[in-house]
Order: sequence, then structure tokens, then C-alpha cells
Amino acid sequence: MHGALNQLPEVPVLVADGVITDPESAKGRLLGASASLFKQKGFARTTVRDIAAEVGILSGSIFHHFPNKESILLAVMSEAISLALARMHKAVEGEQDVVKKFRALVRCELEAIHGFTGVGFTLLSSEWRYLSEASQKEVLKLRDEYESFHRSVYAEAKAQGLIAVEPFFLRHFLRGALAETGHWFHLDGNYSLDELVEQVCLTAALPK
Amino acid sequence: MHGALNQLPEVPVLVADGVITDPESAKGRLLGASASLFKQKGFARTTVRDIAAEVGILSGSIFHHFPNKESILLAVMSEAISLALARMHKAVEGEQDVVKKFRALVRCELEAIHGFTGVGFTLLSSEWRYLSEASQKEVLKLRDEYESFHRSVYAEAKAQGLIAVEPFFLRHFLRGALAETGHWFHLDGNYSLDELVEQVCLTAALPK
DNA sequence: ACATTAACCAAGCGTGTGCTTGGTTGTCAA
DNA sequence: TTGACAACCAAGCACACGCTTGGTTAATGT
Repeated sequence: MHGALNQLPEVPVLVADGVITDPESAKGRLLGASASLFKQKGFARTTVRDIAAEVGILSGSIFHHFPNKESILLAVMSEAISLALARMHKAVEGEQDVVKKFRALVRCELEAIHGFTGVGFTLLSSEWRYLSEASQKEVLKLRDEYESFHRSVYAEAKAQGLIAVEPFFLRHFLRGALAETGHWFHLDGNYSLDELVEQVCLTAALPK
Repeated sequence: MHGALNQLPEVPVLVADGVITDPESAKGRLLGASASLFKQKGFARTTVRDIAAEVGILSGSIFHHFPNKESILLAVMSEAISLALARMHKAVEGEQDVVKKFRALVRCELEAIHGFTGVGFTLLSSEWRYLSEASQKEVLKLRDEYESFHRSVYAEAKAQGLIAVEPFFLRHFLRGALAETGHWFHLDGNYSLDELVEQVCLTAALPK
């Protein structure tokens, strides 16, 4: 299945650093099951009984690992964004060519959206409203880091005259456009991820 | 307030044709209140008691107008898309220049997203999952009409060599990008709607 | 004057939900 | 062998939710 999260080289490192939970631990399996259920049915329609059944325990046992239902969503989201951050930096490290960096960032985000790194990333936008204000603030720090890095690369591209839009606008447009691919683009369909990246760059009239 | 729906010239016509509900009728007020609550808190977290309180009746009285809660969402969505369709066609009627048609479509969709035509339009994507399959099918007919019209204009632009992307991809990208503006762009901020349209066209490297 | 109807009230039923509580089991180190 | 701890069970509480039922009120048409 898609959720073979441990095959990603970044994961063991992040687990060791205490940034994310070991996917094979009891808590980690709960997070994985929760994430996939939240994606399927949405946070509000997923019950703690659903989650418990998915991992084969009783609903009350969940609260040995988490204080309440919302904290599960918080954990899913913050771990998803942490993993995305790590992969984002790795995707462009050592690269000088701005167009190549742009492509790498787009591809990296699309990989996150389409389940290469677990299903949590898409929840960041679709289930955002179910986080309390305090939790939103917590995740926002990581999101800001992610967003501003994207903008900085777009700014480079603009400085070199490769694009005409303001980086601020482009980032918002691109985030929306890429997130939306999660609702219509399927890897088993007629197009590959590379072709999707290509069409994105074509839209922005970026050179090869 | 924003919801002065009756000031739109299209509305009385659509009401007379039985396509949408008179916003000033009891049922229409229920729809308006529901739409705004669904947008604020989401469908799942909006209770029938919330809706009833908003229009000043008791919760049970809602079911004199609608068979169940979901049917309220269905009505909100299908009326929103019907209104958007009517305004879309009007926005380009008589226009020959493809770039101008493109701009008009973008502006029209942004107006819908940002509440010029009621708050229902954004629910079409954000609360889609809360419709039953049967209801989705029903709304999908109208959405398809809307989407394919957009694609046809993009195809014109591509035929004239104005853009490089496939219309199919561009439509999906654009829908996502424009929908996302609902989460970060505010009319009372530093930029006007026209400037937003301009940045969209700059992204796609469209001539003036 | 009478019938019909839309709009709503008053009261509450049944159920699904998040979460609690007190206890049990298995594991592992000293 | 014992103590400590993580993981989980069994049972159920409290309540918010969608929706039902039987009735009332006011307006409209004939």
C-alpha cells in the first residue's frame, strides 16, 4: 500500500530526533489510521470508534495515547508538515539552477499531495478548520517556514526575469492549484507525475 | 451586508423561472442563513438549531421546508451554481476577443468566490463530501456545464497560440488557484479584485 | 362564513458521540 | 521474584444532535 512510510530515508532520522512518531509504534499506527480515515471521510465524520476499529482496539484505549480527538488531528498535521519540510529542503539542496529548483519544489509538493509521504499533507488545508486556534498557531509556524521557502525561490526566478507574477501571488495560486490536483489527478490515470509537473511549468511559461 | 442578493439583476429572473428560491421568502432566508453558517463553521459543525436560531424559529420548524439537513446543503449548492452559470454566460455575451473573455470568466468566478453572489459558491468545493452520492450527481450536471464552458474558452486561447497549457489542465489549475483566494485574499486589503485578476493573467503570461 | 394552506411551536424521542473510570494483561529490567 | 510501566479492555456516562409528532396561528381564497 501507499503508506510504507518507513521506506522513506527521511523518516528514521526524524523519528530518532523525536520530530515524528515511529509509524510502527502503537501511537504511530493510530496516527496512520487516523490520517487515512480523516482523508476518506473528513475529521468530523470520523469517530474515535472508527479509528479504534481500524487498528483493532477499543475506542476508549485511544485516550491512553491522546488527550482528545483534536490532538490526533494536530499530531497528524504537524508530523505531515515536518516531513514535508525535511523533504523540501533535501529536494533542492546543492542545486543552483532556479528553474530546476522550482521544478523540484513543485514535484516535491505534488508527491506529498499524492501520498508518497503519507496522507497527512492534504489534511493541512481540507481539515484546517477543525483545529483549535491554539493548535492552528502551533502548526502555522511550520507552515510559514514551508511557505516562505517556496516564495524565496519564486523571488529568485522573478529576479532573473523568468516569471512576471509577484512571488506572493504565485505562491498562493500555486498552492491552490497543486492542492486541487488531489481531487482530479490520479497516478494510475493517463498522465505521469512528470507530465503534471511539466503542465504546471507550461502554465507559468517557464523555460525548460 | 454582502448578502444583498436581490440587487443582482439576474436574481429576480431566476426566481421567476423557479430556478432559485426568493431570498426574501421564509425558505430563502433559511437558505441564506444556512449558507453563511456552513461557510463559517462547515456543514458538519452547523446544527439545525444554529440555523433555526439565525432566522428566529425553532429547530423542528426547519423540517417543514426541508426533508432533512442534507437537502439544505443540496439546495444551497445547486442554487449557487445556477446563479454562477447565469452570471458566467452574461459575463461573456457578445464578446469576441478571447483574452477579454478569459479575463471576464476569471473575474466572474472571483466575484462568486468573494461573496458578490452570496456565500454558496465556495461551499461547492469545501463541503462537497457532505452531499450524498445522489445529490452529488444532481449538482454535477450543473458543474459540468460550468466547467466545460471555461475549458472551451481556454481552448480558443490555445488555438490562437496565446497559452501553452492544455485547457484540461489549465482549468483544473485555475479552479484550484481561484478557490484558494477565498482563504487569503480579502477585498478590504491592499489589492483590488482587478489587481488580482491581473496577477492571474500575468501568471499565465497572457497579453493585455 | 368556511375551508385550505403555509408557517411555525412545544415537547421530546432515539441514537451516536467524545470521553471517563477502574481494572487487566504482557513485557522487561533489577 | 518483584515492581514498574505501557498498552489495552469493559462498561457506561452525559449530552448534543437530527428528526418526529400533534397541535396552533394567521393569512388567503371562495
